[in-house]
Amino acid sequence: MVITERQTTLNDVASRAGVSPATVSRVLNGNYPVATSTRDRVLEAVRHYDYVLNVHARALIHAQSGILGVILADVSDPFFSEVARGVQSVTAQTDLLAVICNTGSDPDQELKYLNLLRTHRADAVILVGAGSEHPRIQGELVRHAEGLARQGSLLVFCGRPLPGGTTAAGAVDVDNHGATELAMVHLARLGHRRILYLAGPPANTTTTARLAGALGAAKKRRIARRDVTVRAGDLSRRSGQELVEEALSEGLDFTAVLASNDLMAIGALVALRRAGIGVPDQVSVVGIDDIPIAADVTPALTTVRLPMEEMGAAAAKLAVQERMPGSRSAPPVQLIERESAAPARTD
Amino acid sequence: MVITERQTTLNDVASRAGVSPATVSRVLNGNYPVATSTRDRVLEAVRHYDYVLNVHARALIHAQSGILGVILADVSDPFFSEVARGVQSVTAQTDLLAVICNTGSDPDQELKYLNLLRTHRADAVILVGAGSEHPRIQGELVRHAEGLARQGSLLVFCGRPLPGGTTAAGAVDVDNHGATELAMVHLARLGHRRILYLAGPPANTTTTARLAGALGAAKKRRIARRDVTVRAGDLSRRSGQELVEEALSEGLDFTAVLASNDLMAIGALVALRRAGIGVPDQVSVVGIDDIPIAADVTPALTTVRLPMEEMGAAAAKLAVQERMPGSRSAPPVQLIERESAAPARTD
DNA sequence: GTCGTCTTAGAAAGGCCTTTCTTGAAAAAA
DNA sequence: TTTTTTCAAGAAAGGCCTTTCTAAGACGAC
Repeated sequence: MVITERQTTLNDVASRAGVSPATVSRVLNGNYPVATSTRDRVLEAVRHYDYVLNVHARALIHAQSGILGVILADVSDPFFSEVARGVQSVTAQTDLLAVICNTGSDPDQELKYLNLLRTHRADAVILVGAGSEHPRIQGELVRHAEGLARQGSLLVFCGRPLPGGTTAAGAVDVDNHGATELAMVHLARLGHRRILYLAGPPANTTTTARLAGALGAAKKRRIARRDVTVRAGDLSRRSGQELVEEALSEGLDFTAVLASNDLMAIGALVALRRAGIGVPDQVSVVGIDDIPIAADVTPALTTVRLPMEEMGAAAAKLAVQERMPGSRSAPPVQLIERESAAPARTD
Repeated sequence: MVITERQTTLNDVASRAGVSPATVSRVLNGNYPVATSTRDRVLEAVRHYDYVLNVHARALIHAQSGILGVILADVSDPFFSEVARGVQSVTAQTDLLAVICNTGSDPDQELKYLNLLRTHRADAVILVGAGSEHPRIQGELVRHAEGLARQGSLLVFCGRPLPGGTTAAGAVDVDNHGATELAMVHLARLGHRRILYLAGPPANTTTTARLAGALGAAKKRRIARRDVTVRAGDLSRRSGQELVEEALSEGLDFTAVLASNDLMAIGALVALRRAGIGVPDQVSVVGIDDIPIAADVTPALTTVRLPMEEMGAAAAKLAVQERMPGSRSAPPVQLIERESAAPARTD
């Protein structure tokens, strides 16, 4: 182990092994014949210095960095962490380094990360989950998609629609609209007519799609628009709880809560329990996502399963294997009936 | 928007603006006076090409990449995602890109990522949570810590002890030993004498520390060693459930379950509920960590709070601000009494 | 009008690796 | 033995940016 002032370089290794830098490079990359004796001397020198290659020098030549960017709202939200897991299940088999970036749902932070990743010549970038519908943001996204394409990388939209006019990006679709539709139909079948819908933040692609699904299904099932109350939260457990507490304190009349994600549904469960309202005897609760914990709360949450891990894996495959604009559909959403929804009381 | 075959470079921008590359660099870095009219022309050209700087070329000069590596077992485990959030709360205020790498608890994967990050000339790397106690692995860790130090970066051990003989690394301590001690003392005070302890995987720093804490406290409280049954799981919810199901089917006699993390404790709750055993009336359950969901399961989980987010933030600060070997202690652990533990039945 | 001082910009080297093009030597073929 | 082929290794350019050193011009001061 030799301590040098500057970094150990390939040249250092070369001179210790008594060969040219080219030879060291070839040993390390293994794409060119090198005599065994030479190789051994080189490897000895590599070990001696504990030499590690400098990706930056290499990236300068190949214009590739081995980085796969994953931009999402918050790793600590199980929805996103499941997707991230799906991504990593694919990248773990490659030399790619998956870089997970938390935006905290801030579209500007999203753009900042996109720029940063572009700066790092990321081989691909996956944008997970909801996005802003603001035209400025969408425009910037298109710009970045094109920029990425120009540097031979791919931007993949996972679980959000492609901004209008993008041809340079990939997409993994998930049926947000169908998910809430399924949930609402289920509730309607159980006889619920007065529904509290817990929506996500406004001007957000997923919020819009899920709300439209819920409202569309309600209409089909002849539930009057005024009988479904829509309240907007921020998709956190706490916000679900607060929204329901508010509704309760206002004396709002509802027999079911349809939350646009499981975290808020779990918050709703907490609020109802605290208020002494039985679930599902008095009020039914349905979520969306089917995050792992949904099965373990009490009562176990009835929800609509989104194929989170599969979405992540599909996006990663699109990003790293195909490297081509195109789209894939994740497996269909699926109603998971557990204990939190039951027939409406008929009193 | 001009589509070029090769990437747009600083030279392209320079010639469009009619200046030298040096000037463009100076405009972009803003660390040298440039006349306003020149700057404007340069910025116009930058916008025209949608030019983004190449980090690799820059990293070649500065030997820094702006990357902070975070190596952890699994982002979808709330413990780790909370720590990750803590890290990102610090990096979000900088130009640093936090890179989260999932090892799936595989020590070799951990080393692989460490090497990869070294290759990328990461400015710092944080190793989160339990590590292998295997001497080979520990030795490799020391080697990487020194390698990182030599390239001006820092390796930080967050929530795991420094391998013996490391001087080139940072550390954020967390009191694993004290956590289980607290939990066990609590159980003992409630009168429990026959305890099922759900441990983590063997040969793992955290498993060892937590087990020692639990056993030490049991001894102090005069609980016979043979009255605490230790079963090893993999820290997943599912494994907690299975371990308790097994114990139950074997007719093991216990009045309390002490799980070495909350996820396993939640699994235990599920198993007990399925077996029709009342918690906490018949059996008490205590966890460790205090992950967010712990408050929302039924019964709400009594647990020992580990300052996860603070640990992440402390590690990030050590890594990016101080850039010096040294250690910090996270805030102390704390017993959170909720509903899953009650006095032992005296029958 | 000349000299000195700022201010602003350019030239060129340097940072680390890969790869194409060459070359030298050894092995195989004639 | 001579010629051709094969194998292994080196020389050097190139990739993109930063920064030191140098210089041109503008402006004030004397």
